[in-house]
Amino acid sequence: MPERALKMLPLTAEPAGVPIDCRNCGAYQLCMSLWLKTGDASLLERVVKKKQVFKRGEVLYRMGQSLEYIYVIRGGSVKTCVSTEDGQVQVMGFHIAGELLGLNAIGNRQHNCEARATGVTSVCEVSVDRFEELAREDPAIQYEIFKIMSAEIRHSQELLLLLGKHNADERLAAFLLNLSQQFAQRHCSATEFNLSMSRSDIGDYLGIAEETVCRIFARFQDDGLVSSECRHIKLNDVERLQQIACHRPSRDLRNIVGSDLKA
Amino acid sequence: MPERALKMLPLTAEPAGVPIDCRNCGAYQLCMSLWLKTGDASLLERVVKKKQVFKRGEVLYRMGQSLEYIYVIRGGSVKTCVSTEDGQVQVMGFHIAGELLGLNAIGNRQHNCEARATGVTSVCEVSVDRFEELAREDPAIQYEIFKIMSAEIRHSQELLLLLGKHNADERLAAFLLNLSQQFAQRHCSATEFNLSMSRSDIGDYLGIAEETVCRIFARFQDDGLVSSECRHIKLNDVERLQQIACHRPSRDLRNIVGSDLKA
DNA sequence: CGCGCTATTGATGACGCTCAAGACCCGTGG
DNA sequence: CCACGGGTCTTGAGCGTCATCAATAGCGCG
Repeated sequence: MPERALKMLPLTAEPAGVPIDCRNCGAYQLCMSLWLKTGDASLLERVVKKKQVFKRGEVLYRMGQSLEYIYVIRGGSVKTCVSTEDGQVQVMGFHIAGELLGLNAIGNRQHNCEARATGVTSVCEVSVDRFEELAREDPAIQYEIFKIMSAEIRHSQELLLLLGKHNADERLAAFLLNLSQQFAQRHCSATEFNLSMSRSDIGDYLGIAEETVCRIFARFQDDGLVSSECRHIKLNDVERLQQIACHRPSRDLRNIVGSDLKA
Repeated sequence: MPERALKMLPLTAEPAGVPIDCRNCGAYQLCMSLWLKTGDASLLERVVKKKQVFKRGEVLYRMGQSLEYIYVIRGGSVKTCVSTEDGQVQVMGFHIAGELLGLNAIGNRQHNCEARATGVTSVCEVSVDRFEELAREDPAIQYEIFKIMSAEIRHSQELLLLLGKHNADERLAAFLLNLSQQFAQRHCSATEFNLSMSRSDIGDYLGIAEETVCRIFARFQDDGLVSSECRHIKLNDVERLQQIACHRPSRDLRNIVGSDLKA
């Protein structure tokens, strides 16, 4: 037996709530527009109601709750999810520093999902009323909101494709590659990082059981694709992961080689 | 053997491209805002570039194509879907009279999915540039766009929950109930209607195989839940369909009865 | 120090996919 | 007019993937 390392890294291994540089923040354009437009730095202070810190597991907002604040993540990590009355959970996404939360509820003033910190997380809390006021006045801000909502729809579509058409291996590979990209965008290592979410969360995101996540991690590790020590992940063979994520690993690869591609 | 009716209704059985009343159109608020704001009915004419008709199977726009028009469906039906390079398809949604298509691409000016008519379909084609111009000038229009995009995100979330956490029976039951609601909103019969999409489309929407869709339709019919003659559907027992859609039919029902509910 | 949470691994079986075949409907061309 | 092919729908047989149940172990926290 391959004898994988079993030591558990403490859950607090992540760098936690260090505020990011504003220039890397997803709300940068928004904030800068505000500032440039008005030339009034104090406006920022008035818009950003307060900076708040959530501990692991704490709730930023719940489903059905009325929308009062938009949250800008400064550091840490958050998951958003919907759930049914019988306790089933579907994680919609994992969010890290620089992302905005709550915008998707701007249409009906009511949160349609729940947001919960998966690690120590600090956020900027922004009043929705002011936010909208500003959007009405400044087309640039309005457009930023469109862009963010569009991106959210695109993300949902990708996830739907993943859940509807791909098996467990493909889902997990795609998930890891996605994370990798996400970190790269924030100027962190694309091949070595810490997961802020549990195996169970990953399963609830990818629509597979917690145990299946474990098993696939173990198999990927045995195959030399990744090194996973609990929540510390290292991607050893990104290319092969990409193959797994796109095609179906073995059978279809043969088919593709043997077939003449047609539009 | 229960001997289900086998006769196929012609695909052209649907009422096809009769334009809906503007007051039932999803763009009604939008159009009215325009009109009231400017008092200029001719503006509508300038915004709505032209009214166009697509035949079954024709493409309104493709993935990756640059966004030029928003489409308002006047009559007929459209499916939107994303696909992978190896030909797998995930249907994102089915759309009928009164809905707007293309808005989700407003953030990056590039369509992130494909839209294809599933029956004879007539649409209003609206220039995006003018549309945005108007949104910049009129907060009411801006807000309408937010609302529509929010609704789209909510819909994706529901579908994700369905694909991630529910079995094939539950998915199909939920699908039928959803359709029922959709028709009810448009003042059509909630219990008897024609499907505009094929079994294969339904499968591609719900993340199950075409054959599985057939089998479940057959079983639902044998159980007296629905009458399905090819594309003509009649819901005979909405309540039981709802039970199937929410809970898991048998095992969990027993569990729920026997357990004390807790928050 | 013990309880609870997370992660891991094994055994088992069911759900749903795949392949295959046939029926029916439609449009097209001989 | 009829024959034909292509598309849609249906049903059967067989098997693989993955969920479920169960047991164990490590770590965090009170």
